[in-house]
Amino acid sequence: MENKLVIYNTLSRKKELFIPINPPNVGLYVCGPTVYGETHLGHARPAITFDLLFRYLSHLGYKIRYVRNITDVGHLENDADAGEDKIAKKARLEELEPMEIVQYYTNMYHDNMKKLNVLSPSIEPHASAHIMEQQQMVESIFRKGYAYESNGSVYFDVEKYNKTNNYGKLSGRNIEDLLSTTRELEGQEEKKNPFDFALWKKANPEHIMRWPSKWSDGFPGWHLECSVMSTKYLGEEFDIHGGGMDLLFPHHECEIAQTKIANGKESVKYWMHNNMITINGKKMGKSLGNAISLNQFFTGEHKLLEKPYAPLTIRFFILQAHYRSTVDFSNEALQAAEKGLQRLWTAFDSLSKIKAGNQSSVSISKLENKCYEALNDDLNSPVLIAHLFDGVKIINSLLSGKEQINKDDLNKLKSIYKTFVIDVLGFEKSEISQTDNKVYHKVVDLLLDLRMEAKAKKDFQMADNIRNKLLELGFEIKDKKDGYEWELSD
RNA sequence: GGUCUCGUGGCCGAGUGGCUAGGCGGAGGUCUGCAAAACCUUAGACAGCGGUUCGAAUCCGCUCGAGACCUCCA
Repeated sequence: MENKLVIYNTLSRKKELFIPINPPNVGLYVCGPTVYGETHLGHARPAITFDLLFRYLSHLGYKIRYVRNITDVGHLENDADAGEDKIAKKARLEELEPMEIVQYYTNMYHDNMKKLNVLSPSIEPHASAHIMEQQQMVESIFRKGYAYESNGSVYFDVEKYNKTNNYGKLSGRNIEDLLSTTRELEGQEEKKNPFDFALWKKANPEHIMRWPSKWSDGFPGWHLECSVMSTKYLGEEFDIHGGGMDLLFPHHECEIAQTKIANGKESVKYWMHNNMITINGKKMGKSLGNAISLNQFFTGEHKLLEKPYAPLTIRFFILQAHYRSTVDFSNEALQAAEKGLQRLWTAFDSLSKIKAGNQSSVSISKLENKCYEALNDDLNSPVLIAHLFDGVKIINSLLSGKEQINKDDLNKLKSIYKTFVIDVLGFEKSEISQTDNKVYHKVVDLLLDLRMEAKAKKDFQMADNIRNKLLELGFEIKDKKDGYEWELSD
């Protein structure tokens, strides 16, 4: 299991060689969605980033347990909604059961992820199903003297923790700065210090999502679920914890602190954070009101979208940027991604038409090495894709006979494209639209056969007539040397 | 205000001391009844000003600009 995979560890702010704690096993935990709203483009970023990691580690031969949670409790609102659970709020507005909302948006998330060809994690735990374990962790922290109760809520004593530990080491903060920069929020008077965070929160009377506990009827603190569920499913020490950069502080910082106290040791070896997707240079986010949902991308029904975009176009668009860079949404960029992916696919299909000769005038192993080097360098998918485009040039040269390739090299070339394009990058073309209705396909073929006959008879009026009518209906007709290809465009 | 990140050609986006990134778009061409598609070739860049260096887009300083976190967030 030798590899040279290097990943950027937020904790050290450096790229580090990836060495699993218990090879060949790898424990991976990623912060999943809060299921109280439509899945939007921002959710696709971590899902796709860590899908790439999951796929690549699998390809390298690791046995991965990938845990990605569903957040369906907790997460306080601020301002007027302080103390109210987000999900409960939405539920009351729409007069639905909270779990109905959870189910609805979880289903949507799953559906969208499947379309993006994001593999399911090994375990997808719900926070609401781990209330008991969360209470146990609160109790454990309490017993160790790092928590205090106040008015039915339990808070983590950051100041005490910081005496023997470094609170802020992940996000590069220190407690003095935090004192002067924490905003005034409701409920702060319950805390010893404004930077203390809730482990258990007493629920207001109108709060629907609540569980009994020795402290109060309430719900677990904002950050507890990830500590609890990662420990439960991956153990007290595991390899990689991922999530969006916006979760770095306070979420992951708090997670480190409470886990350290509860378990007595550091749990995460490598912290990985994906950057944000921006729109007009600003972060796309639900709370900012500028998020475009994935369903809107797929249907094109949004005022900022010029057309619908296929799920794999979105995937390609995201993977064409490095995960630690921001990526800026625009129609132009998305359409460029669409064309680029098409070029890659065309070449991929052409592979089957290449005939092997006795010798090779192209270096395939060089290409292969470059591909691995790119991924090994902190999952540099844009560079990998660039190399694959270099390979497209090679494929086309082979196709036109400008270059030659022997049998072994040809097999290697095919295997490279299968490995990287399909297995690792996950650009597997959906065959649904091609196979769902065979009769209708035959009808279109029939029409185009008639057109070919017309062309043969130089009846171009008839030929063009058929083509134009089909174009009007939304078909894309591509004439080939001996025949045609067609597809129903979006 | 505090902490941090970034500024690359028309657009997106890699690189990070000397060696072509790549994609889209543009221009030119091949193919074709025409068109589309496909393919080939090609021009074009490192925010500004100083400094270090034989050499800087890459290191340092300053200026300008943009953004993130500090509050739920992917």
